Amino acid sequence: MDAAEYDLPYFRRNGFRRRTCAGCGSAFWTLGDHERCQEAPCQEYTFLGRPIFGKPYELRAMREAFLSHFEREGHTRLRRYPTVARWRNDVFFTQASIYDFQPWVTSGALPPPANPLTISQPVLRFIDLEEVGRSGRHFTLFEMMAHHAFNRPDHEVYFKDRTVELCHGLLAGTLGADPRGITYKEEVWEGGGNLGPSLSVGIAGLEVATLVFMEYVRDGDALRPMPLTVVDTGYGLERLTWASQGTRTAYEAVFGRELEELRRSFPPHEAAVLIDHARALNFLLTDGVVPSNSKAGYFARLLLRRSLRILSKVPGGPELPSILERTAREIARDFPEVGEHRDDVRKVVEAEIEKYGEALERARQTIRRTEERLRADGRTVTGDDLLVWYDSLGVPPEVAVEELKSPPAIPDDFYTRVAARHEAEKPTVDEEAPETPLPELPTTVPPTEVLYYLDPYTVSFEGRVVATIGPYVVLDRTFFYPTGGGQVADRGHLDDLEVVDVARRGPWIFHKVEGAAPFAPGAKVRGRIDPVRRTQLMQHHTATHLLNGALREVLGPHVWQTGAYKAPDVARIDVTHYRGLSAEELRRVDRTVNGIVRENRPVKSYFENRSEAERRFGFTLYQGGAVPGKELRIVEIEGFDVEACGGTHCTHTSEVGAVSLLDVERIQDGVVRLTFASGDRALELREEHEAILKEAARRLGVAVVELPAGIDRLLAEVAAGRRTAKTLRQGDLEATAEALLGDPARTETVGASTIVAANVELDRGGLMELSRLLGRVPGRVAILAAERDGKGTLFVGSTAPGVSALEVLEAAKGAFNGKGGGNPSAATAVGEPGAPLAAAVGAARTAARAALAR
RNA sequence: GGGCACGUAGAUCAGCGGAAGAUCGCUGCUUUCGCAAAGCAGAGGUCGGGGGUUCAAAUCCCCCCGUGUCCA
Repeated sequence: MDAAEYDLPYFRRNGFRRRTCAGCGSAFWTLGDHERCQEAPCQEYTFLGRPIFGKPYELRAMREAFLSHFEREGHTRLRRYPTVARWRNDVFFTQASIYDFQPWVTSGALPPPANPLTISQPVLRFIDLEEVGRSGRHFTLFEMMAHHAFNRPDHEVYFKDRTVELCHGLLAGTLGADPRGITYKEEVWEGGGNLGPSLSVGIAGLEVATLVFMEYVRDGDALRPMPLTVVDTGYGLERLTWASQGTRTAYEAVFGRELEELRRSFPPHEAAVLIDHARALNFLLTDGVVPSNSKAGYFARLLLRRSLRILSKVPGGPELPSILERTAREIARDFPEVGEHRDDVRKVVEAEIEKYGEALERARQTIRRTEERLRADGRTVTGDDLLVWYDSLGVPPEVAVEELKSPPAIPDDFYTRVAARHEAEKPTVDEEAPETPLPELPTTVPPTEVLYYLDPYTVSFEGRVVATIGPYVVLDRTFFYPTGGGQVADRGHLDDLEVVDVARRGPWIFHKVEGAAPFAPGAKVRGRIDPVRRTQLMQHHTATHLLNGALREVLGPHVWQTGAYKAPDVARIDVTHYRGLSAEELRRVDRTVNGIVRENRPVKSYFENRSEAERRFGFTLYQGGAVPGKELRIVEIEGFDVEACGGTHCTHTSEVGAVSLLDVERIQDGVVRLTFASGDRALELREEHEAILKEAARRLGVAVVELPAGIDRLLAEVAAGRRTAKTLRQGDLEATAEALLGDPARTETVGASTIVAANVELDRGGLMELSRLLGRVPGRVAILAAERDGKGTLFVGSTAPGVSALEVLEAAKGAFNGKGGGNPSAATAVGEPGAPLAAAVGAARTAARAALAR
């Protein structure tokens, strides 16, 4: 980056000088006379015991000092965004304050909610998890304090110069740091195809802020200026607080009394981990993350289990729910929503503790058994076993070692090796390509006016053709709903042509007809929408919102929709929840939903400015995931549920008719799926189900109410029948055995033993069973032959001392080119088709005789 | 989203190519005033589902389904 980028009038005006750091070699600006930039590792911490600001601040006071400083400087204070980035689908968590404004604001598509603005944004960083508690300065969740400005060519708010002035004013003015002790180090920031200069702000060895100026788009090697430039700053609230107090570690400054309390039971670094995780968890769980084994939920589980592991070292010590509750109370002073979710968070946590206990207990058993088995083989547990156990059972090596009688050493590079096990993983393969992508249209084609938003009941309209490409027709206006938001597309007609699909691309809605569309641009066409299908889709969509609201009411605010599907015949909703639904919970959901249906509440659909809607309803709006645009379409079921949604909806809840829950299943850890139907389809299904029940009852010859009992009886009969068949067969076989033993032509006695040889019509299982019966008395050799599909089977069983069935078989195999094997008491072989089975039997008899004679 | 482990009797699991097992629980009998317990006898399994390999599959291979776990 060109040095001129950093040569700011503010620096010049105020006597800053540009120096080169003797440590890292970077250029930096300062009023002082440092040889080095004031950041680690070039400069050691000098604030420990010697606070650098005018007075010590607690976390809350520092936050307030920061925000009010920027308010005085003309910024608008914003409330925090959720730590789970619901408005984006490229990341799980909010990792910086600028995430709040990506991508819509930073791309220029949406005006910022305020400009300039200041915010305290709790952000999550899982990369440094191992450092938390050890380094003295890392946190899983920290508050990124920020002031942002968004500049358009026609509206410049402020950029580099003013940013540095504001920053310096905060540190040296409001907070009272020695102005000479601050250094601004020149750096380059790059991300997401954009880049720009940045300044890293150091005091007393601590990097307290980064000032980023998003200015250019990378275009190969060239840089193009961005139409919208962005001031992206980030100040570490915890670091500022720490620097103001000068305590030994940041944890003492940030957590104060609560940390002290935990230190009575735990070593300092573990106490710090506990309280750090408790803070992160309170935000995560309040923002609706349900612990699970995948996606965002995994991180919540990770933090929970790490905490539980530490807590388990001190039996009878503090417990996780109470630690969480205490920290929640503290956080709630500034973020009241965290206090409001306390009960729900407790439930989620308790369910998770229970699951962890069960998983651990299972794992312990497996470990103990595995060791015993290995020991029986004269082997011992190795470090590799520890690795596999951690990976597949979730047992940390320290826990596994406790369980072992002769534990191996835990490999030093344990977690590196865990990572190595995952390196071979295949990269994600994308789903099969979507069916024929929609064609591109020139930008001269006017956007489709979307009419179904305004009136979902109109099913007949006139439009003008603006473009046709192959089977696709684009109109100037349409009431046809395109596939989207989990709702399938409308069907119907354009004039006499059937519309088989409707899809959206960019600002256009494409109607697909059979064959090439015969319309000329400019032609007027009449659109008619299949009204039955549309009505059913509306009912299913509104019912989905009703269910979502009801599930949240019954199960708690951690419930979020993770997916939904609305077709004419059936609809589904997937929501996050920490266990399956009980029959009772299901009943309550059913009653709640159908109650709201009967109350006939109004369902209002309208557009609202995004920022305003977020302010009024919060981020629970984004149940369907991220939605684009500066205006949100809001669907509000009065006093019950509000979501951002582009679907077609009923205008009153009673139009939904009735909601029938058809099925509930846990589709993965932390997600339950409800399948349901509403409106006429619900009635239709009910009739279908009734008919099925009646038919089943008729076939069973019982009344419908007696079906369950009838089925039980039937099952019992089947079981009895199976038992009878078994006994009968057993009886037959026993009779056969008796007959064979009494038949001198088929038996011969050698010493105390008897050889029985016979051809029987039995399958493999029968041969085995018969041989077993013949061998009930010791001293018998059974040689049985059966013929099936032209292939002969020879079975040899032996209970005679010194006679191996396997050896007898081996001796006979050659006679009919048989393949097979077995063990000394039983052996079978199957011969080639047409091979002489009788010869094989003869050979077996000879072999048996010889063996007995020995 | 990907990797790994696991699905066998009501429960917990063993068996990991050759004739389905153990322990607890259950039923009956013996003993006991009763309980606890002991002894004896017995019932209970399409070895998660479907394909394949093999003379032979709970066991090996593939695909599903389910459970758990690690990682992003």
